Amino acid sequence: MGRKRFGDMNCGIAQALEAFGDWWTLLIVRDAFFGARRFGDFETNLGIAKNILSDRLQRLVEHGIFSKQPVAESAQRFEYRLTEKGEALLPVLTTLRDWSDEWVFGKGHEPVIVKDRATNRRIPRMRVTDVDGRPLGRRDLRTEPGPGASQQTLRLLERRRQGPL
Amino acid sequence: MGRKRFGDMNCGIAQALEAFGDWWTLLIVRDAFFGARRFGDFETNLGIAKNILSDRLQRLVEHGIFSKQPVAESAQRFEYRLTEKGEALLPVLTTLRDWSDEWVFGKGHEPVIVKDRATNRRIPRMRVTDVDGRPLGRRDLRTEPGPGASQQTLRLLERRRQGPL
DNA sequence: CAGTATCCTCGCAGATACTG
DNA sequence: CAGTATCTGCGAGGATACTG
Repeated sequence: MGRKRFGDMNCGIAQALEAFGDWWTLLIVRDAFFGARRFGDFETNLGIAKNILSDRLQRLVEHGIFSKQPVAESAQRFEYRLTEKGEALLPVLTTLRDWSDEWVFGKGHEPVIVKDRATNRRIPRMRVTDVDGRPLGRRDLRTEPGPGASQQTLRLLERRRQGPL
Repeated sequence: MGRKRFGDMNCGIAQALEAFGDWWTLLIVRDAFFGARRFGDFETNLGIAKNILSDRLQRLVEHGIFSKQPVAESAQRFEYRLTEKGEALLPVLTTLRDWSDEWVFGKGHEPVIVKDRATNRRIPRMRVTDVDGRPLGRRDLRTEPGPGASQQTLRLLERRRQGPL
């Protein structure tokens, strides 16, 4: 019967999940903070299928997190920009980043165990390394806003010691 | 080909999603903060299928977010408790709650539009109301920690004006 | 380039039966 | 009660072809 919907739960967390609780959406939002605006930006950044991306962008627009505007006057091209509601998601992203910094990458890190699908056995998951196999420290994991990031986003990132994502 | 995994992305947000980015997990964590410990607690609270709950609890234990301990000495019953890593997720939950308070339930609220699957038409989603159909204010949406909530959790909730979820 | 439409596969989830 | 095992199905997600 497919997934259960959380939209009718009396809980802000359930509501938030209903808006952006799927696997891709939050990463799309993250890229938007880094300056992604056009369909192709998200596509190449994330390696997401076109139809899925199309669906997610529509959904984000419907939820008022993105706005869709023609890129130039009377052009057929559009761009997706974070609305105020969307910009308000920055604390969500930074909080997630902070938790991972400390508990996935950071000092509290223990190798994560996952199940191998084929053998159904528990195996330690690969650690995150650079291309040469050297483990990455938390400093290396920050992503800097791209050149397309808006002044507003840059201000937001700068404020309250929130730093890059 | 199934879902794409984010575990190898050099991004804390992707890592966090890989750990608890699915639909149910964060709600399970929320209930843990409210005092849920036993399998049946989560089951009845959430109305989740047994096998899914079992899988999610295992995954949470593997990720070090929950610990599984015998409830009494040498008993066959177990309870799932938030580890320190798990307790560290509280800011994530409160941030999500705050965003929903302001942008889904709060002043910035505009009725959310969703697609009707059958007709493929856009329809406004139900607003959140009480059983009598009266719209709920943000104050009504907070959930209080249950009697099983640990002193540690209560301290955490109290600190930094984080309030109930 | 920016999508839409279609097909297909598999993961997620519900239901249920079964076990200690 | 606390799970595990199995069956089933929807639908999310990937790949690709097609359109303006």
